Amino acid sequence: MRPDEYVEAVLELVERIPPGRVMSYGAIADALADRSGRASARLVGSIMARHGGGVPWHRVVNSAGRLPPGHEREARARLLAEGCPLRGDRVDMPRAGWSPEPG
DNA sequence: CGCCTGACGCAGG
DNA sequence: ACCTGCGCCAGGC
Repeated sequence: MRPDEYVEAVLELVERIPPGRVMSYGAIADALADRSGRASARLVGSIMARHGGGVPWHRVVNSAGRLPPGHEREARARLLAEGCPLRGDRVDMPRAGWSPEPG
């Protein structure tokens, strides 16, 4: 899988995250590990930073439920509007965490 | 090549 | 709950 294909795979997966649910960078890397052979939360993070503009980027947070740096306000507002469970300024990961149906 | 950087993650203190 | 140190992979210089 080429680098740009990996980017597409990440964006496609992010688009599949249901409203009100979230995935962490690590979870995304992990979910794609099977198909891509590589798994790196950092890589997913940089991909979201550079190409996340066209997808529901607010549904991607870090494993602690922290919102994307520089976009906390926007992300929080959108998540709130979707009914995403929040604990203060972070997402309640146990309740909001989502994973694609394996298959 | 080596070195620094980055929307990360985990173990320790 | 917050800060630190280290591992991680890829990109820019």
